[in-house]
Amino acid sequence: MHTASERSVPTHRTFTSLAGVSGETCLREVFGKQPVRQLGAGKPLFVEGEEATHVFQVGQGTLRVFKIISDGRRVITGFLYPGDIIGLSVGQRYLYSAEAISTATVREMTRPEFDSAVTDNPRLQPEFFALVSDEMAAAQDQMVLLSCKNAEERICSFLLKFLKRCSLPGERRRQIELPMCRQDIADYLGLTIETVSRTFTRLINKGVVSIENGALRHTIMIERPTLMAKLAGDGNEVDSWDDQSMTGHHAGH
Amino acid sequence: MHTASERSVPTHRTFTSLAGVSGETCLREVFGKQPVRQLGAGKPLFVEGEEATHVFQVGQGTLRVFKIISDGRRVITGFLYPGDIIGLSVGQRYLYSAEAISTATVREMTRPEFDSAVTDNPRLQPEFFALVSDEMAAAQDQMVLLSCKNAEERICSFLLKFLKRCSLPGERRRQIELPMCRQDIADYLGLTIETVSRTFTRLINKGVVSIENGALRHTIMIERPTLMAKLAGDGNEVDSWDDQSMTGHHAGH
DNA sequence: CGATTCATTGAGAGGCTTCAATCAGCGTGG
DNA sequence: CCACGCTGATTGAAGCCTCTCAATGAATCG
Repeated sequence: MHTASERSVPTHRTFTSLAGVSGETCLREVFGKQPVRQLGAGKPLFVEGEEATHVFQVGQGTLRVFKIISDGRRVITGFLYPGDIIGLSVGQRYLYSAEAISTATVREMTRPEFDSAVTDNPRLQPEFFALVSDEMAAAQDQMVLLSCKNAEERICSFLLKFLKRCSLPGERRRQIELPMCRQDIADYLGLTIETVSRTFTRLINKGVVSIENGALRHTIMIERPTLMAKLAGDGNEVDSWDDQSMTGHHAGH
Repeated sequence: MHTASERSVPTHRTFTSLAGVSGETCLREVFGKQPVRQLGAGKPLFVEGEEATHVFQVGQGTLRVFKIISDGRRVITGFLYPGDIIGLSVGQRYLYSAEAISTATVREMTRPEFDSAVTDNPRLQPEFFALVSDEMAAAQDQMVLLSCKNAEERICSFLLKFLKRCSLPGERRRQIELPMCRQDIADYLGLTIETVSRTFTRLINKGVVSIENGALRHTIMIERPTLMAKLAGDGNEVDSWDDQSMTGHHAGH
């Protein structure tokens, strides 16, 4: 399981381009010898408001990052995949909770250790900044999504982002294995679970995706990537896939 | 005009608590001797995608930070007030556009200058991190707002945040002078201008706020702060104002 | 005083949510 | 092995909130 996650371990973020340098000049590597913690499915890594003692790097699995608001609802602000670093957000306390979706492993490091690792090694700083900057950019994209996009655009954007994340550069995957359940997707996209489900159905009927019937229907096949990119509504920031070459069995819209 | 902005110049952010130290240990002060640029109302400071050459600090006035999405709509991701620093987001290019709402002044500094100022002076680093962290926290709050809140909650949250921003610690302002127009508020809160207007009207009818009829109706009087905090739906993170002591001329809901 | 700009109000439509029922896998125990 | 129950996903119907389109109102400026 989690083919996607496993593949994405080595390289899937801009800052890894800095990893060419030798030694401990890569932020990821400072976690190399840190103790590993196992997390069962659904188990919390830390909880919003707790004292922020550690910084973590995801080893295997996927985590969800979320806040619980006053009426009990949950807002997922992001997902964490292998290699991702979490707990950076400075300040005394964690700004959000993080928990494993499926079984996961993380390497942990105390905050002071991490801080001095970064400040001591000036070559790590640009990478650190890039990390924070990426997080900020992601947050802004999410604001755009939540401000303007309808359900279909949200789902397509989400799938597309996931697809990019677990594709190696140049590779064109068609199939993705979503580690998270529909409720997670709903809480991430600011929709209800029913709307997520209905939107998937609509996308299937349009021939944009197909969903493998096994398990919990977490295996998604992107049948028409270009069309999906169009439906995501991000303008033309998409390197157009080959779409027409597909065995198109779509039911028209 | 812009009473609110003027008042908020000296202290209105958490990190200013670090400003007690002497010399150039305050991030704001590194801008002290930088050249000042004047910006007419509506004029851009920089545009999304431009090469990010400078970092800025707002002197007077208010700026809006926004993205234009593919269909031409605008998403405002935040507002900048006197003292705020902008352009931090690392990377080659600006992630968003920034322009003056009303006439504004900014001090500018080249990126390399700023970077070395921060890296050279270790005492500035925690403040710099706090700044970024604040920005991140604000982005997450915004995601919660856009994910879950209805129009009334959004407007109340917005007004409350603005109220806090331009209140000195301990002070309890009741009147705020919004520098931005309804369209700005709409684009910030993920609503249409009509919904913003209708929601204001509803809040007036409930006796929560009153709006001075002059000018462009940018002067808002918070009549029942506690009720407004309740309507903002942020749970009980509000230090309850005195509400009942007011001359309550509300029309019932 | 008309023209312009921004804000407000109204009516109708549409998309998403809510509540509820059904479906599909999968594990368990008889 | 199959019935049962459990969990998560899908589907349906109705209602509400917000958007869209359009008109009106209020204030400023030439």
